Amino acid sequence: MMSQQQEIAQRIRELGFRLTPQRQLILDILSALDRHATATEIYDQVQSVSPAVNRATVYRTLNFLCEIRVLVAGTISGKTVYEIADPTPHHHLVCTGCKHVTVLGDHHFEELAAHLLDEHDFQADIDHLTIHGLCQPCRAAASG
Amino acid sequence: MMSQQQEIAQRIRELGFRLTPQRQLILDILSALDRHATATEIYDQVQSVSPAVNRATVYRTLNFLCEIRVLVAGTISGKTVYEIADPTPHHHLVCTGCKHVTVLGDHHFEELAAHLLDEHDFQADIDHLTIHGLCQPCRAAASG
DNA sequence: CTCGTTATTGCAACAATTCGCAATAAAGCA
DNA sequence: TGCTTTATTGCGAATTGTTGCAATAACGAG
Repeated sequence: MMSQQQEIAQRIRELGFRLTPQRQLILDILSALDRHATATEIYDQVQSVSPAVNRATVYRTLNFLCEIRVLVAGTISGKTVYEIADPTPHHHLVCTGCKHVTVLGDHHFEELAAHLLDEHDFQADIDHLTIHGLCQPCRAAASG
Repeated sequence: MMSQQQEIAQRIRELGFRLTPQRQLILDILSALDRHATATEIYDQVQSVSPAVNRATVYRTLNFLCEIRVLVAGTISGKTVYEIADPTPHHHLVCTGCKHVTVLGDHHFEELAAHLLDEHDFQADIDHLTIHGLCQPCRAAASG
């Protein structure tokens, strides 16, 4: 049984890339946070531990890790946020009222993906969708 | 019969906001373009017509018009793009291979929205979703 | 363990986006 | 038409995100 960190390290190397201390640090931070964070939040944490790490490196690392799907990026109230990709696909319902984020399983979306493939020959990459809307309490507050 | 521009003007005023020349100009540009554009593209066009308009104004206007749903924002290959909100909801399939954008009707998503409301008490705001994936030609190229 | 290849970093300049604040001007009203 | 209110703009500066390039260091080979 491998830790998540070890699996990620292996994935990076298998793809022919290098596991640098900077990349490890950013993964550690995101792992410890255990929630989504903005680039700036991550950069600040990096700074507090290793002030030598450059801002550009943080941005490049975040983009890199998204490309190889170690991280996923989403948009919550206009800001780009990053988190470690969960091995089991899931989605986020973001309430535009209270900003609360609900995690949602995948089954609703499999149907949709199947439709898109059948009818449009499009292989949708629905791993981590972020859907905005209003949760029940906020809906009640808005109409009340 | 009102023009789209007139409807938008009315909407802005009904909500208690003001219709300024800057806002009109940006709406005119987006309307003439008739496709999505980045903030920079829009700013450049604004400059060529009215060099006095400030860059900050363009950004603020774009955000403002999104908030009142006159515009919709999406992300295409990492860049934020804006376009005038179509009165009939539709969605975009963006191919991560060739970057081609397919416009899609709403019916696949109504079902999904219904599920989310029934089972999660969440009123999903699925007006303009951007779904990434691979189109048929790119899929063939990738596996071939 | 040492060496070579080359992916990755730091740097510094640049581009994009946001913010506070005083000046301006839309919209309603007399 | 002129006055009042206050949403909106322009400006300058700070913050955030990107890019080219030379220096560095990860990792496989010997």
